[in-house]
Amino acid sequence: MKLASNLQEQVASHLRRRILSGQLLPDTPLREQSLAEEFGISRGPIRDALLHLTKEGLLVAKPNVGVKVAAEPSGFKRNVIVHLRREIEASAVTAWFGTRDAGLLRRLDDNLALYREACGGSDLGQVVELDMAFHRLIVEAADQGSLVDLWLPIMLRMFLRYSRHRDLMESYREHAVIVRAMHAGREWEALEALKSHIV
Amino acid sequence: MKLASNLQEQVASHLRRRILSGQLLPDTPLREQSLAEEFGISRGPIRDALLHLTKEGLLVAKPNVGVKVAAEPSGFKRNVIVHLRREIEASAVTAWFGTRDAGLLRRLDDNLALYREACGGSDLGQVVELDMAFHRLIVEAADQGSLVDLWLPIMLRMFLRYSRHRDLMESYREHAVIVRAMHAGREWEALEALKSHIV
DNA sequence: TGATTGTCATTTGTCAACAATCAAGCAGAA
DNA sequence: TTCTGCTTGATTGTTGACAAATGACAATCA
Repeated sequence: MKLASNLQEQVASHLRRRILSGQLLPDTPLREQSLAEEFGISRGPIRDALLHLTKEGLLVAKPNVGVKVAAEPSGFKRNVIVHLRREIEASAVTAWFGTRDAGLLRRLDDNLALYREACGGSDLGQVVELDMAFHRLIVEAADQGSLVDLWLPIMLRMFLRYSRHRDLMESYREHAVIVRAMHAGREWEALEALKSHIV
Repeated sequence: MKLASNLQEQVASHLRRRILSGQLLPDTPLREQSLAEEFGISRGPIRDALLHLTKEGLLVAKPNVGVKVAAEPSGFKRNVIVHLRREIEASAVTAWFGTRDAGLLRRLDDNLALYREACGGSDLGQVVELDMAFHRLIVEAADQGSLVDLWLPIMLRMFLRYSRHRDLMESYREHAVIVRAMHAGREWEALEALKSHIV
């Protein structure tokens, strides 16, 4: 899962996980030099990675000053984000019901099993990753995955406040309900379960 | 409008304009070295700019190979994009009607005047920029502009096929209808005009 | 013939040194 | 005291050289 040939991607995914799991709190500044020393590489790939994360909305940059971890979205913004995510993921599910490709169902089942396990454990980073992977699988299934790049920054901004007020097991059950409805071919039920899961 | 202290932003906005105005067609490859020579700078800032544009959805990158201009979104994707834009911009207009700040109306009036002028001329790049500026003003007005970074990549992907099938004067008139409804304080009318303008 | 391997030019990935910029703290004057 | 302007240390911005990966084409072997 973590194998990327180029350093910038490795650095980016490493930092992404640290931010989403709450290890790096909002407003924490990230300096190129110290990150370069920490990873034992030069500043070049670090710069690329920080630029990546900035465009994904996890960091905010000020020219000639540097980047820091982005603040949680305001209530207003978060409300818009919720609607956007629903729109994207609901479109993907609707598209899937046009084909009912079995491959997606298998992958979702696999994800559910891992997710349930991770909820019991204590590795929040792992939970976040599996939760995100679940929704990513759904989005990827539609239209050759063309929605992923649209969806990802929206999803990430929402997950900036993942750790707080979240019942992990409840989240698992909601995933399970969605998948069950898809197995049974009940489109309306799946869509409703998905929409009420995204809040 | 074009003054940015750092080179990467200058390069990025230059290339952005060339792509949106149709000078650079989809699938056109962009090489770091040739761009560096063209702009008379080194590859560093070029890299940063290309990374920027990639994350904005205007370019697509393949590791160790390079970037090329992104293809127009598929019909399915475009449909989703339309809904996302409507959601964001409608939220912004609704928020504005809560305050009815006069500053926005003045800026929109100014933009309309310039836009009308540009539609008569032949500089498509100018038209695109003013069209985008119009919608950006609306989005910026809500919630301290917090929606802009969410909105921009969505908007840009849509504008990848700007040049084709577009009646410029008709677009101007639709802008004018929206602003008129806002002046008159007719929220429902403004929202309907906005939604039907985004297609 | 057809598939495979080797070579080569092109292009991106990475690095370390240097330049430009900014924010903070201090000195001095009103 | 409070404000202005300077100095300074830290941090980002930029550069050119070198390393690694890729794709195309030619040479080789079954």
